[in-house]
Formats: sequence, structure tokens, C-alpha cells
Amino acid sequence: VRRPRAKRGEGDKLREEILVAASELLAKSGDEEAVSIRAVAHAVGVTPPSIYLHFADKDELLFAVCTLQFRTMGEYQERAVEGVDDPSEQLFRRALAYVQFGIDHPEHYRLLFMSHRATPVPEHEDAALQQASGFTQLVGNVHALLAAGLIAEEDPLVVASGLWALVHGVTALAITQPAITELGVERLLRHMTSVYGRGLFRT
Amino acid sequence: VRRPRAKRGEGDKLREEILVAASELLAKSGDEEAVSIRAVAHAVGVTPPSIYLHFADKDELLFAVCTLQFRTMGEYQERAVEGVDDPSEQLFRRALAYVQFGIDHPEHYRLLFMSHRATPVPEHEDAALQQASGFTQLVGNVHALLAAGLIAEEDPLVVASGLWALVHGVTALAITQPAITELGVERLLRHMTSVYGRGLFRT
DNA sequence: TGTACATCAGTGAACGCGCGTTCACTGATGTAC
DNA sequence: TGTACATCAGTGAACGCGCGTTCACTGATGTAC
Repeated sequence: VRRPRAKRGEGDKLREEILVAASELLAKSGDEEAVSIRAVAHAVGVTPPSIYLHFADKDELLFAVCTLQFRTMGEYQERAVEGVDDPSEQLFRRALAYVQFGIDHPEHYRLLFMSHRATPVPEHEDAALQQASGFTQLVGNVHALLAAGLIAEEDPLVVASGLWALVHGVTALAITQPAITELGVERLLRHMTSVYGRGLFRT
Repeated sequence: VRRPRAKRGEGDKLREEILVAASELLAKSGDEEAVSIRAVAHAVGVTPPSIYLHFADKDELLFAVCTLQFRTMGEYQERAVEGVDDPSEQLFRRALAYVQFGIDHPEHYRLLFMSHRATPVPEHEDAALQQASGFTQLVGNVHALLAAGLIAEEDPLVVASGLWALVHGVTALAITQPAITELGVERLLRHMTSVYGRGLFRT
């Protein structure tokens, strides 16, 4: 399955194809280790050295995959809060969208938040930023709630981190522990947000 | 560094040494991939084929490491609730012990709850049991609280899963996101248990 | 319009590496007589 | 007490594999004159 060669100046097309192929390979194989330079090249219909025309090394390729997936995750969240003004409702929808992304793309979620790669190393700081972009909006939500006096006085960063830990817990567990899923992820999430919300919001 | 050969009938000593070496290698290297048959053999001071005298294959070795670590985790929890009778206090201490294990042994925690291996496959069911052993006691705690009317009517499995997701979220985030740790894991955990507890317990 | 030439998107073959696993073996330890 | 022998805990060498990466190359595409 040989890919037709790109026209002059269209060399960047391959870059895109490689990125998409790597993402799909990760999703389909269900294993980060299956995403080898050789496997990606094969999936695109090209020889391994061609990858190096677009990415310095394997690390850079995987980093690019992360960036791509962070963007997808951001879209999930934006779509979720679209047209919603109430900050507590926004918060809830954001949480749902977060978990939903993890369930829809378990391997990508693993790569972003559960793998060794997930630990942002200095040189990869804009990955941290990509991720932060979702997080900072969450912090924004929390700020709004604090300002409105809806939740008790507390460091917004702590509140936001707590919320993150909550959704991350559900998502990660849903991915690694299928037994949990049997009992219904939505049901679990509904229970947890209800309990947590009752504790968080002033009555 | 050649290990002295075991006496007759003391062949099982090597098995133990391999297991411990594999666990330490995992903890020190901070990477599951670093735990190769060859690396473990080297650490013990023995040649690679010797491993096969005690474990059928690499999978069985790693499975044994999991079992060992589940046991350690169980000890953390038992020590935590020792001499405590109040079920809600037990619950809280159990949560603390859970997170503490993850912080003390991040790579082992990864292996047990965050890796692909963490998904219990059929043949490995007693791993699920080992893990369940902690979980079933948690379910027991929840049952006691329900019976005492301290928490609202709800499926105890859902309540227990929620609690698990909560501590797992904090632990997993603390491991993969060092930025979170800067703000203080104990502080985050205290905030979350406080909020969650306020929502969970009837007043 | 035709042709020499530079450019650019790839290819093909090879490198060295570490891996899991196998197989035939060795040599010390204990046992039987 | 001495010696032949079985057992048992390992060893040494080798297998085939897939990996990331490099290097010199090819051949189609566009450009200059």
C-alpha cells in the first residue's frame, strides 16, 4: 500500500498524515508500545526514514500526538459549555465532557494523563500549557463561584485541583478497571458530583 | 557480582530474591520497561535463564510483583485502621493510607492501578482478588455507615466506588503531575475529604 | 518550445542494540551401598 | 569410611525479533535560459 508521492511544496501533507496515523494506531492498538516509527510508517504507506523528514525523532512525534489530543480534549470542553452562562452549570458540563473524552479515547487519555510521558519535562512546557488551557478555564469557573459567594472561601487553585482529581479519578478508573464500568460510569459520576457538589456549595 | 549458589532444597531462596530485585528495580528505575528479565537477573547476580527456573515467563514474574505489592498495600491499610473502631474514622484512615502508599511507591502504584497490566485479565483473577481484598473491606466500612444511618440510602458498591475514585484521583494526579504536589498533596486530600465528607454524611 | 539543471520527497539497505526465550551443558551437593 | 551415582541449581552460547536511526541514493517535479 504505497502512498502516492506529494507534489513539490506539499511536503507538509505527509506530516499531517503521519500524525493522524500515529493517533489512530494508538487508539486501535490500545498500546503505546505499538506506536513505533516503523508501524506508523507502514500505516501511512511510506518507509520509516520518511518520518524523519517531518519529526526529529520518535519523541517529537509522540509529543505532537499529545498536542493534537489536548486540542481535541479542549474542543470537547468548549462544545460542552457553549451557550451556558451559569458558572456552576459550566463546571458540571466541563466535568462531564472531561470524563467523556476519556471514555471515547482511552488510549489518548492514558498518553496525556497516565503515562510516564504525561509528566511534563521542562522542554515540553507548552504541552503543560495545552493542558493548562483546560485547567485555567476551570480555575476561572471556580473564581466566578467564589466571587458569587456560592462556595466557601478557599484557595481557588486547591478547589480546582480537587475538581480535577475528582474527574481524573473516575476517568482513570473507568479506563483501567472495567469492573467499575459495569456498574455504570455515568451513575458513578452522577453520585460523585452530587456528593461533592453538596459538600462544595453553600446552601 | 556473582551470587553464591544455593544449597540443595534452598532453591526457593532465589525466587524470593528475584521478586524483591524486580520490585526494587521497578521502584529505582521508575519505569516498567526497565524491568527486563536480563536486568533483574543482573541485579540478583545470576544469569537470565535462571529466572525461568522460578517463573514460567516474564508475565508470571510481573504478576508475582503485583501480588507482592498488593500485599504491601494491604499492610498499609491494616496498620492504619488498627485499634480504630469508628467506621467513619476507619474510612478516613483507609483513604490516607491508600494515598500514602501511592506516594511512597509511585512506580508500584502505577503497575497496580495505572498500567495496561492493571486491567485484570481472566487468568489473573486472584490479582483482582488481592485488590478486592482492600476494596471489600472498604465496602464493609460503607455498609456499617449505611446501617448506622450515617450516610444516605444508596448502593454501597456505588458509594465505595466513589470513594475509591476519589483517592485514586488524588494519588494518580500526585504521581503524574508534580505541579499538583507543589501545592501539597495532604492539603488537597484534606480539602477533598472534607468536601466529600460534608456531602456524604447526614448532618 | 526544448533542454540542462537544481530541488525536493521520498527510498533501500544497513547499523547496533536489547529483548525474551531455548537448549545442551556443568559442577557442586547429597545419597546409597 | 570410600566411592559411584543421581539430583539439583544454576551457566553459556545462541536463536530470531523488532526497534530507532543513519546514510548514500533516486527519480519525479518544477525552473532558467
